[in-house]
Amino acid sequence: MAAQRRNTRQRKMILEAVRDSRSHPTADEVYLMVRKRDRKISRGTVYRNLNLLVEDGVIQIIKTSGGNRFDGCTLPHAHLTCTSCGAVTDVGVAPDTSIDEFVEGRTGYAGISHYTIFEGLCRACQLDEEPPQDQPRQTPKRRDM
Amino acid sequence: MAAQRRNTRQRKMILEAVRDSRSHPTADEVYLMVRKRDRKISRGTVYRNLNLLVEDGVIQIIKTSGGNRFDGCTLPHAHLTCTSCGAVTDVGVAPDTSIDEFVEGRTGYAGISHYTIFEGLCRACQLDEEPPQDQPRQTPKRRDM
DNA sequence: ATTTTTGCAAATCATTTGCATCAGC
DNA sequence: GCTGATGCAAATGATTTGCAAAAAT
Repeated sequence: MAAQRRNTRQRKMILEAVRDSRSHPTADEVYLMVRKRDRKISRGTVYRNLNLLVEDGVIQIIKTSGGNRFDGCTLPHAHLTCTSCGAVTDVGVAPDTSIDEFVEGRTGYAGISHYTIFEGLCRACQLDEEPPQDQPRQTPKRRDM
Repeated sequence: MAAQRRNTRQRKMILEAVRDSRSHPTADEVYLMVRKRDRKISRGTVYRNLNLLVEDGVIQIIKTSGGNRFDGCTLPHAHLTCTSCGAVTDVGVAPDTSIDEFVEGRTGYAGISHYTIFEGLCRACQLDEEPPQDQPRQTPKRRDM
């Protein structure tokens, strides 16, 4: 049988931290937030619980180029990440689920879902990167070929 | 000024390996392939060159849940990964670039592009996972909220 | 001749894990 | 009291990096 979850003090704090955060925090950011409330909590506990919460569908993980982040909102929606600072924001574009069945039929894969990630330079980073003119902080996307 | 690239024996081999492979190999798989031709090549060289090739737009990197993979085809196209074995295949769905401008206008981000990753269980893994009935090899997607 | 690149090994970074103890239920 | 969870520290895995020697232009 599947293991039964216990409502530990730590797990509650971790879930709250993810839900209260508008910023799609990384695991380490969650650790830092929770550590303000509990000086003794360990990174291992944070990682373990984030994984369990994702597994249970309570939160979702977002795998961006800049690393993994967590989102307290499990409703399907796209994300936009800044290629320079790594910030992640929500995009109000409803995912087209009909395409999943199409791909399912085409490929023979089962239980298909999909996610979309937008990448670009956020306003703050646009300003930062103009003046020096030297090397861009991160690789600009190529579009040739 | 940007560094000028040199056409080293190693770089050529690495590019060939990625292009010849239909399987969207990981960095380590590329290393193993290339090592068959050059027993002395190092992982560092493979990683460095893969990064340079991506930077120059010669190949593309695909960040899947199962790890980073490389694709010799830089034409925009979606990918489908198996949530169990991690295999990556191409999906013949043309990305809708008009949506990028829309998001650009909505968010103020610059130079937006996007990519879509489909996830599901490949045919081989479907067969593997039926019989035992115990625990699935990897977390099945939850869809409730 | 100059400057990039290589091979190697050590370093880094994020994440996972073993284990004895602790705490939900 | 049983079993899952915690904290700690060590382990892992993927990727990056410093450096002297080698190769490309």
